[in-house]
Amino acid sequence: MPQKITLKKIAQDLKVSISTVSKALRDSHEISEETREKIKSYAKKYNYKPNNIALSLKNQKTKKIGIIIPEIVHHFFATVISGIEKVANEKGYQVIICLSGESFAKEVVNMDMLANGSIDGFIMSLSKETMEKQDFHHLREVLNQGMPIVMFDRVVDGIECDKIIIDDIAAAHSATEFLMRKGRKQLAIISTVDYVNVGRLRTQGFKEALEQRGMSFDESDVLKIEDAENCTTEIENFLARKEYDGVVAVNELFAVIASKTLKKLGRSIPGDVAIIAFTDGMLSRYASPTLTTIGQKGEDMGGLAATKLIERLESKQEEEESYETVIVKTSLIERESTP
Amino acid sequence: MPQKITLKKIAQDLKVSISTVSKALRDSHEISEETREKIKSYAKKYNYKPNNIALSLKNQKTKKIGIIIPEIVHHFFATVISGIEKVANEKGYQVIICLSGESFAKEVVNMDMLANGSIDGFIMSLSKETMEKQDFHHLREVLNQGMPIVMFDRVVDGIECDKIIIDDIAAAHSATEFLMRKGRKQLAIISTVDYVNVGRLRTQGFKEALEQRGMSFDESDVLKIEDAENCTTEIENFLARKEYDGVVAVNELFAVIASKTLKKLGRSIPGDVAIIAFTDGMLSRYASPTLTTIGQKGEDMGGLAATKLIERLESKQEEEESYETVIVKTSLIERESTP
DNA sequence: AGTTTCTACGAAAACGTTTTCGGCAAATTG
DNA sequence: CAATTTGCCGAAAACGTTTTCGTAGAAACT
Repeated sequence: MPQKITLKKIAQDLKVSISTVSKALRDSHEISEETREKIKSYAKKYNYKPNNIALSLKNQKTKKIGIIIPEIVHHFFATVISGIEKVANEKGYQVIICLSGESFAKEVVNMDMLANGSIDGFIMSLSKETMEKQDFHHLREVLNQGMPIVMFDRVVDGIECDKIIIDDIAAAHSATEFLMRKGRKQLAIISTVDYVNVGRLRTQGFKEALEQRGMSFDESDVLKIEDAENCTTEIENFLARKEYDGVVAVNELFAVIASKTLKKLGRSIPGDVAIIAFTDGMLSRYASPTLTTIGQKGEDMGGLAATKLIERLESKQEEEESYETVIVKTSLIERESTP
Repeated sequence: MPQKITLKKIAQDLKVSISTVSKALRDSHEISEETREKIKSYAKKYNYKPNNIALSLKNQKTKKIGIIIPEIVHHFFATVISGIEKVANEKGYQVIICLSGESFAKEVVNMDMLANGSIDGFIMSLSKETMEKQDFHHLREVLNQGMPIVMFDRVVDGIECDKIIIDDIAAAHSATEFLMRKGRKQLAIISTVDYVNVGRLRTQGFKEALEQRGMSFDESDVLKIEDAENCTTEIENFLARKEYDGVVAVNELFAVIASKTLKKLGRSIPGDVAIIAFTDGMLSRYASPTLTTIGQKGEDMGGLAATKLIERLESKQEEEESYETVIVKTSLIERESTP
């Protein structure tokens, strides 16, 4: 009811000019102590706070960061957001989140909406459909307007911006190597279709690790899942076909389904089969048996992305046009699913 | 580099006035077809999009919804956000998210920041600390300024606003009743400290169900957990003290820890002990055994909250001052942890 | 010819700030 | 006493829109 109070109202009530009020509240020496105090106490009494929109318009910056990700109900993305929010908030920024739902069209319209003044810069991870279409005109448009982007996880070459990724090849390599050191010889990998970068790269790391040890790599030991929602029977068929003693899964969902399947097939974990998964989330920690995982450090990635973006926003305007790709180290967390 | 294009630039380039450009782009009949086409094609060529901030300032509405929640790395909250985002986006709104991290202070400053023009209304779930302190001045301030709030899940009486909750008492009641119908007689509940509403209410539902069947309720069968991070030993001690044949847990984390503990104690699930949990998340679906749960319909709650808020925002200003509390029905999803 | 009605456009206000500049009076200086 | 500085404040522009109002010229009427 008391409506939001503005500089103008204070000025009217106190019979001074708007500029005087503004200066008084910002402790300008131009204003006499007497008027200053009068104005400040009046403002305090009515709980005056400057209007953010007006400030944004004036300053041509919003102090807001736009985040565009495929889904939020994924532990990894949730941790990334958490990391972004934490450092953004520390530096006086707020985050505004849009979900693409893995759809190219939604990604584009969301970006368009945000790009028109709502935010100062983007942090994003591309949708599956975007990766598949290889259409990045929306990214280029935004960059052309001088708005910085930081990409993470699902990134793409050929776009000039900062990127935060994990070394998927190396991580998969070390996971595979880990299994081999434990004496496992019949290894499989449950991955995603190739146009999802992380799936392709992790498969490659798996392959390289095998070949480095002089073991043969066979495409039939790779399961490429397209639809994560309905992957159970696919995984069941895959694991029933051959007796593996080690499985790498590119996310914890695939891993826990594999684990259940293997138990159903009468095979013990980690006795008969060892499992190692990417994404150190809730499932890995509380499944039975608990899963050995490659931690993706989502919170770190988010924090780094936010730091990079804000740095670029606050540096005196593109003084340096060199973009950086940060590779975040993964960690191998040993649990019960490996011996 | 080409900098964002504005009405003013178009006007200068085309030697017409700003108003002409604005009208032409909005298809005003006041402008001749010729000029209209010229302006529109020029605008299209340079990809003109009106500046959101300027529009917000002019229209005194931002088309943005502020969300304040304790944490985002909780499946329940993630689903709620997803639900909010979906309907908000459909209606042309965007969501801006702030995390309180269960801290009262952060909740207050975040609310303050958002309330100063950045958003049109709030959707929020209170932090634990706020519930404990019972200090709601920040909510009242915002409401006093005429900005609507919709609260969900962790709500509080005495604040006049719309609320979306589940009927915790009834849900706990039916969960408990479900166990008793399966013949279980020694029941325990793993809950939270009382100032967290959901913990208190669910415990009450548990108690009522017992008493309704003429069974005795003993405080010693209630475990109240304060710190969810380090609850394992607490739960272990609690379950070792007495041989229960049925356990209700107020969230899936407690349930899965209980499940592991019981297995360690040599008791079979659901043979010796049946478990039922609140929150139908990833853990419940993929734990071993999978957990019977009370689904909280986070996405529905979020969708409802957004619908209510937007309704109120777009109704011609507080015509009706009657607030509503919507109770979302829970669902009981049977899985392996109950017979 | 004089009056009215269109047509097509521009000027200006408004949203809420911050900041630059200018000005008036009093106080200080030469 | 005249000249300059100082203290204190207000006017106005700017950010990018939309919208109301005004108006010049042309066309249409009496």
